[in-house]
Amino acid sequence: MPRELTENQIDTFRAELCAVAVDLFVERGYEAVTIREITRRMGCSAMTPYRYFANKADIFDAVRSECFARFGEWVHGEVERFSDHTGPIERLRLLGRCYVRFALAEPRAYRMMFEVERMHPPPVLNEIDLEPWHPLLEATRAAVESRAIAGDPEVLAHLYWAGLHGIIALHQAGRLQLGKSIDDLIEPALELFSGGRR
Amino acid sequence: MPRELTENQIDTFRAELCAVAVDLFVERGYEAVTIREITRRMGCSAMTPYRYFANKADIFDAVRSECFARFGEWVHGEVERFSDHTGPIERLRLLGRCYVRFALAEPRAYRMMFEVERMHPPPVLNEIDLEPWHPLLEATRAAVESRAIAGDPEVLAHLYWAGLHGIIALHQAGRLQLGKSIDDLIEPALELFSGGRR
DNA sequence: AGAGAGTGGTTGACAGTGTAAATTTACAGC
DNA sequence: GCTGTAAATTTACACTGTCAACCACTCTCT
Repeated sequence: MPRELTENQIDTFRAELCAVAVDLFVERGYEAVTIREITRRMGCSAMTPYRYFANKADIFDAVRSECFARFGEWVHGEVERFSDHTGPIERLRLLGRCYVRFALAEPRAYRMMFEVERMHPPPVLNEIDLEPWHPLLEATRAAVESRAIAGDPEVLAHLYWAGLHGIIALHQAGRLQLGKSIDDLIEPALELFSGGRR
Repeated sequence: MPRELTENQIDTFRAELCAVAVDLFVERGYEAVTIREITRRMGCSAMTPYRYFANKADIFDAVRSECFARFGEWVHGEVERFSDHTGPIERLRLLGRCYVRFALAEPRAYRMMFEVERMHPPPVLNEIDLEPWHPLLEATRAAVESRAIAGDPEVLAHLYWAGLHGIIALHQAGRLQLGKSIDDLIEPALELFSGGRR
């Protein structure tokens, strides 16, 4: 019997490759990254990754998961600093600013999370990917329960998130008009999207 | 002196190429389209386009402009059907539905308008590209003037547009959660983003 | 009319891509 | 040691965008 890869070795290689690839993808984008460049940096042959990934898109998928993890950590770190006495609306706003800050700090990582062109259909997100979504949903539920805002919490959370995402996306695409900057829009957005009241 | 291309011939060729390329890009995405495929369909050699465009990205740019034009026509066509007696808030909602319908009818054309990965920096939009933006700005100004909503019209128009764009983008990326569909979100969005009142 | 020049378009490279297939290497059990 | 098999590498292929050399043609000037 020959040497066989243990589950652990497989995970280790995948993680190593991701660590190399995430920087490349995040700073250069999908097309500009080549398998050969990744493997050169890892010191293995160009075909080795194909033992651990189906193809380039599959590698990209793994890297996107890594980006979700980064985002999750970022949000988690900030949420921990929220005081327990913070009101639900204020909590929503803090969360919103936190989302936007991540998008501005790591624009390509942010974009990768919503990249869609590459795969049909878009891959389903796992539990870890969804982690940053939960604090927002919780805060929205709390705000509705405390009657600070009214409506279906699940819908309201989507609208809040989508609104911020839209601003970020337009900003990143250079599509904000009339000389408006993202900073001009965020605070009004937080107010409007969180129901227009404090 | 040899025969020289007239301005008209240049425009004609560019338009012909765009007509072929727009369908390809819109249905397959940037990477999946090759110059050779475009030129095969046009019946010319692979290098001919390089007399009229700097490179592939430049072709993509022209095609994006074409997408803006389609969007502009779409919006224009719908706006014309609005009654003059339509109130400003109702007008905003009609416009919003109209934007969303375009995004659903031509998802890739819509995405191309906001594609950013390819160029540094993102190309500046010309007057025609901006056409669909004006009705929204006008409607928002009217709504503010009539005191239906309050705030800076330019900011409010951005927020309205960004909010819808965010929902569309999340929908296209398969990122809506909890089984929510875009249809579940649009009407609540129109209400929230247009100030929460009728 | 003929030569020369300068244009648009084509052909034929070339370097680089993802990855399939063939080949070599490395290890477990005899 | 040897052998069978999995892992890794090497080789090869079809395909990409696009540069450079080339061809064909039209116009100007003698």
